[in-house]
Formats: sequence, structure tokens, C-alpha cells
Amino acid sequence: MLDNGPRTAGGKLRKSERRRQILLELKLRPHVRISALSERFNVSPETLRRDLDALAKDRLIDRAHGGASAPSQGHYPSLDERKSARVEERARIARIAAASVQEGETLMIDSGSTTIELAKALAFRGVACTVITNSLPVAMTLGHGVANVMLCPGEYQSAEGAVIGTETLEFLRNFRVDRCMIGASGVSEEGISETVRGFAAVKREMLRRARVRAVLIDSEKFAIAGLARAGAMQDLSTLFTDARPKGTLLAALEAAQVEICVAGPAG
Amino acid sequence: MLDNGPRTAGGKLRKSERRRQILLELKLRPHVRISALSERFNVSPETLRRDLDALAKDRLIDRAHGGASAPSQGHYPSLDERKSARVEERARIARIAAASVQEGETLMIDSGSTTIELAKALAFRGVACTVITNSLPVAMTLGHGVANVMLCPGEYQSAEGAVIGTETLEFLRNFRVDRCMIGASGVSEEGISETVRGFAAVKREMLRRARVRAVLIDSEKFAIAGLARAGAMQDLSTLFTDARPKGTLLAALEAAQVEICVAGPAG
DNA sequence: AATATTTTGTTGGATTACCCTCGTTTTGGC
DNA sequence: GCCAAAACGAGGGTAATCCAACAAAATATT
Repeated sequence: MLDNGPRTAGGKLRKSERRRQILLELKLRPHVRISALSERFNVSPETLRRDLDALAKDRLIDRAHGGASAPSQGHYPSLDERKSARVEERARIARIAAASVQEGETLMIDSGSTTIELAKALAFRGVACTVITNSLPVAMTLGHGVANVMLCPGEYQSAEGAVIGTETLEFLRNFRVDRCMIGASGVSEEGISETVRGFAAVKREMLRRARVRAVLIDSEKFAIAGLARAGAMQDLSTLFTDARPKGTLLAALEAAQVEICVAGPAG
Repeated sequence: MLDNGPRTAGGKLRKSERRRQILLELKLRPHVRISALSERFNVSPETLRRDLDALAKDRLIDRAHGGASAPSQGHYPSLDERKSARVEERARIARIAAASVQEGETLMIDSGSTTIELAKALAFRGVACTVITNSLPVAMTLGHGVANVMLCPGEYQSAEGAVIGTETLEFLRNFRVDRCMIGASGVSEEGISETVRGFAAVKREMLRRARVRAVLIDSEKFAIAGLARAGAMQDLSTLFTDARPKGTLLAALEAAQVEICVAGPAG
């Protein structure tokens, strides 16, 4: 056996040392299993079970059946929440939007469930880009990967997990980016809209600071005009969605020469 | 047939789509369980087992008992070793520090595991105060409660879940607060220190902008001088810890007239 | 439309992990 | 050395997972 730490009279490692090594191991590998650890430390599976349970109680590891893995940094929506509403559609929209991003580009991404999906898709693709965002989940998702993330200042809104306010707007004015990717709570022939004024202001500013101005929106939100306008049709260059718009909305989009990208069911 | 999408006639996802989603999920979480996936996709565990085995064969995932985890290659930075134990101690320190905060005060709180505990304690007490922080977990913890939270801008550091950089420092200079609460990776007779320079700079700036300047530090870190100095003894007004300092450290603290608050074991 | 192929579900038995309790060993203090 | 507390291991019953072979269903092909 290797000499890798202090041991008891019986030649075994003591509890604290064992647990320290478990944490160390999880830095290198994403997962350890009880059976393997038990063999390595030469202690009974029951002891390891107690170790893992203790560490899991302190949130230092994520317990799994037969082992444990490193804790997820930053909490993502649980599996149950996903069933709720149109997650599949949003993920598809996010995927085609992410596909349009080039290596090395600078982007602004705002807050919302659709843009979080976009962040996941970008992280999945591993695109090395620089992102300015006011959304904490977006920052945390992209921050684990190769992207460079700059977070905006502002008043924290717990409902959205994002910051807004004058500090946010002022901060955004210091930058100019290749493209912005924003969500919205509605799109009609008058443009895109948002229910909360503070968020609308952030979207407006992001649209001003970007060369390519893209909106990601669920087809369920077609022909909906919310309280605050976040941008006119003329302010947009691309619309990512999951179904082809019709009627007056389509006419308005074409009149403003907005590129329409529809996510096919296949992704 | 028109619809060659990811869903079958029965409304279930296809194999490729399911496997794609499993990979995506593992980008965000370190581990997935067969039982959970089976429920989510509404397919039998055997099907998921086949999926995971196939993905493991291609080295895209690491198989484990009852589930799978992300392959060790692209695994992201470490969890903090300081977290190894002493959760209780940090919680106690955080509790007495939180007790010193008055209703209506303005504070600056920096990043680190101890200050996250402080945020939890403040949220638990329900103190209505205004907080400026560069830590995302601190913002999210306090944001759910009655506190008013202002987040700093800056480059996101996924290892700490916080932002740093020139934008952060510049932003802090616009404010002046009643008190700051900061952590540190060491305290010696020369003052408090930090291992990462970027975080030390944030702490220094917070100390400059506050009337009452408090440090929360575990007694395990006494007499440790890290790489970068975050503040001299003279910059501090209060030290919250879990054991009474001794020797030259105590002498230096008394010479600088730093108030020493020790958290009793009872909490 | 009929057939071939792929994908998925099912069944049953072996394996592994879980959880609880209890006795033993080790540790740390006096 | 002695005692109390903590840590550890052993046993047994239960639950979850695994594996392999086969049956059913969905999909693709001709």
C-alpha cells in the first residue's frame, strides 16, 4: 500500500485524512464509488458510507447510488421543473441560436429562461467567446467552460436571478459587441415587449450596443404585446423561434427585414 | 410523414435526442442517475442503461453504478480545500458577525465560504439592510429575503462564484458604506492576506470604503501569511473568529486596537 | 402492403448497495 | 492503566441495480 498520509496504529488512515483524500480524489475524477474506495482505504463499505453521508451533509459532495460525485457549482433547475412548460421548444431555439455564434465573438446575453438554455447550449458546444450578461445563471453556466464572462452590476432581482437598474445600463454603455441575444415576453407587429420595465430597459440598451441584434422567442408568445416595449422591429436583425410566424406579424418582420430562423423539430 | 422530429408517435424522445440530452445534462451536473433519467424520459431503466453503455463505449461519459458522470477530461476547477471540515466553526463565526449588523445599515460583503455563511445567517435573521457584494452565492442567498442587494460588475471566476477585476474595483469606489465584512485566507501580525491577487484587491477596496471594517476568519488560519496582503492591522476594526488569538498575533491585534469577537461553542 | 431492422419493454435471477442494530476496536483524556 | 466516547466492522433483511435472453413495438425498407 502507498504511503499517502498519517495512519493509525493498525496501519489504516484516520477518518479526517480519509475524507480529505476523498475530496481530493473528486477534484480529479468526477465520481468515486464506495466499493473502490473501500478497497483502497482497506476499510469496510459501511465506514465509507458514513464518510460520504457526512460529506454530503456538508454539501461537499453529491451523493449517488454506490458512490458520490463532485457537487454541482451553482444550482440549476431540477428535473421536475423541466417537465413544466415548453422546455423542449426553448432548448431547440437555444440550440440554433448557439450555432450562429462564432469562435472569438463578443456577445451580450440578457436574463430569462430561454437565454439560460442558450448559455447551456453554448457551454455544450464549447465556443470560446466573451460574454457580457446581467443574468447570474447565465454567468455560472458559461463560467465553467471556455467562455470569458463579464457580469453587469445592478440591483439583484431574485425572481429572475438577474440584475437591473441604472448601474446596469450605465455599465452596458461602456461596451460594444458583435451581437446580442435577448429574450422577450412577447412579440407583435410593434416589436418585442417585456412585462417588467427594468428588464425592458436592459434589453433596449443591449440592442443599442450590438451589431447583430438577435431575439430568442417561443412561438407561444407571437402576437403578444406586453406592458413595456423593449425594442421596435427596426431594432432587430434576427429572430430565433420554433414556428414560422404568420399574418401581420410576419408582414411586419419582413418589412423590417428581420431574418427569421426557425428551429426544426430535429434540432 | 412530415414530422421526422425528435418525438415518436407515442410522444417520447428518440434515442439520439435522448442521448444528446444526457450529454448536455452532464455538462451542467456532475452526475446523472438511471432512475431519475428513466422517469424524466419516461422510458424503461433498461433503455437508459443501453444509452449509458453506448455513450460510455464512446468515452463520452464515465459509467457508474446506477448512473454516469462526466468524463474526467473536461472537469472543471477544484472545490475549495478549506471547505474540508470546520463548517460548524464558520457557521458560528458567521452567526455572531450577523448579530452585529443593525437594521437599515449598508454593508459590503466579499466572496468566500465564510461570507456565504454570513449571508445565510443574515437571511435567517431577516435584517433589512442594503448589501453590496461581488459574490454570486451571497447575492442569491440574501436576495430571497428582505435585504436589498447590489451586485458588482467584473470578470466571473467560476472557482469562487464571484467577480473580480478593474470593473469591480472601479464600481466599489462609487460607494461608501457603514461596514464591510470580508473573509481572508490568513491572518498574521502583518495583517490579513489572500492567495489570489485579484480577490485581495477587492478586499482592500472594500476596507477603504467602510466605516466599520470587519474580518471573519477561522482560527485555523491564524499566523498564516498568504501571497498577497489584503489589509494591514491598522485597516481593521473588528475580528470575528472562533478561538482567542495568542502570542504575537494577539499583540499585533491589540496594538492596532482591533476589537476581537470570539464565537462560543454554543453559538 | 409486407418484410426487415432497429429500438424498446419485460421477465427472472444474480449482484450490489442500502440501512439498521449491536458488539468490538480504537482513540483521547484522566 | 482505566474509562468514556468515538469510530469501526459484522450481520441480516430490504431495495435498487445489473445482466442476459426474449418478446413486443416502432421504424425503415422494398
